[in-house]
Amino acid sequence: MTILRSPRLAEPNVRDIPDATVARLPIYLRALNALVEQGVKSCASNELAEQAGVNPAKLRKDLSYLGSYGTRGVGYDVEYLRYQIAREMGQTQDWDVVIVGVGNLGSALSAYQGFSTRGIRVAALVDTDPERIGTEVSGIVVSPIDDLASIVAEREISIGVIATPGLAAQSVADLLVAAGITSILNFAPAIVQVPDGVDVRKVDLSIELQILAYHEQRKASADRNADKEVTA
Amino acid sequence: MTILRSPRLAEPNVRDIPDATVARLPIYLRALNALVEQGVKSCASNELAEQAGVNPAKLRKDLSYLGSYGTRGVGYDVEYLRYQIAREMGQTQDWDVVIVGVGNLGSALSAYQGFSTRGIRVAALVDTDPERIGTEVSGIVVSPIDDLASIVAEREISIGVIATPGLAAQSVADLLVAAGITSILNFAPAIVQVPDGVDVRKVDLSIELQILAYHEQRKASADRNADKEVTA
DNA sequence: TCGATTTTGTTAACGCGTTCACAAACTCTT
DNA sequence: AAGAGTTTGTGAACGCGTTAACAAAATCGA
Repeated sequence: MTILRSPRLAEPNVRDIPDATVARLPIYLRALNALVEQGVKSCASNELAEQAGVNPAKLRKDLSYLGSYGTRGVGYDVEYLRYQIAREMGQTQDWDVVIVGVGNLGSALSAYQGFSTRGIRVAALVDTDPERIGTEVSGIVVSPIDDLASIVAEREISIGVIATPGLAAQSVADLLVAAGITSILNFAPAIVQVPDGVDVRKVDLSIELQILAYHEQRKASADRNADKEVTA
Repeated sequence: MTILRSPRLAEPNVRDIPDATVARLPIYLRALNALVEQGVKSCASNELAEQAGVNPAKLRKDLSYLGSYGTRGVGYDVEYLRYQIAREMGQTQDWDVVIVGVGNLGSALSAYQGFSTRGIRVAALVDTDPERIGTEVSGIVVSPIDDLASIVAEREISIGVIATPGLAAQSVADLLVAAGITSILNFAPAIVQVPDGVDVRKVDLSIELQILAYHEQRKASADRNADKEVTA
């Protein structure tokens, strides 16, 4: 007989929102922020959906997982809806992140303006290169990787970003997990293995371009076939 | 009566590969490259799947869309399979890309080492800022955005990367499309609208972190509930 | 040569996500 | 007050992607 974890209780407060919806909520949030800046008070699902680049039905279904925050026949109160989504996404607080690897990409990330307005704060930079340690990047002093655990503990950081070469990725992930990090955003071109309970998301720049190249190739061969057809 | 496009012919050469599979093929390719470098000649779906971080059944199903390149009871010939995937992905040729926006992110992208080995070549850099135009970044001279159309035409570029602030994204996308670009990778925090026939993929750095923050928040509230349960 | 073993390729079931379509609920006009 | 017009929220159908399970096909040893 094995010891089982206590079964998850029914938790009415913590609704289960589909992953696909969670991935779109920040897009809606951005659109709503734009509307607030434009002074728009109210807004229908059609308009918001167009701004976000999604089907109106999808938008409404997504929002329905959060609750019933619209008014039939009217639409959504922009400010109110924005607050509800922000709350659901945990943006009522700021989230500190630590970036490991202060090369070109790490530097670009630490300088990225878009984070601050979305509840993300780059709290620490870490590297192994003695040349970089102690230098200041975007107003933050680069710390040695040996200090990772103490930095994470002291500043209560739970999110780490891997911006190193692919070869270093797994060992960096291990260090992050050991330091107490439970969410990792991995920019390195490598798959990292982590224990249960740790989330990993992967952004791979060259893979995105390779996918586009694949579709380009298909377009090109489709054109060739169309030519053949016309010529025939 | 409307004029319809000629219906797509049955094209046995151009099999229809699911999007989800296309997105994973580059991962397999990377794993296979690593195996080749290690001198591994043959490899079973289990091992390859583990390297790629996917279910073995999923790997085999993905590969089955390309054809039947394995040997039952044996596994896959690493070199041969690598070639087949590379061919399918269009990596037998190099794809030139133009990057618009040479800020922190654009510079990081143009310096990115991972592209060249994956059939991607950064062929041109473009910006609007007079301060940047004419300067050299990663060995490439930054051109004014007015030259975009001629650069794209002359070098037969079909893929463009948007690495500008969000506000400029739509107008840059319009310029790219006007210049003849048919695939766009958009790093700007904005949804861009493009005509049919143009592919757009979006990479949003802060959205990825917001998704992680959401899951962190849920972990935290789950912990609180667990505490309550124990205390009760 | 034949049976045991391994591993692929594929079919079928399942689950998640998307989309349609419509009832419910609100506003506005008369 | 009632009907016409809007727009949300959601049930149900559909399609895509994932996974399990197994037959087919190869190797290996006796």
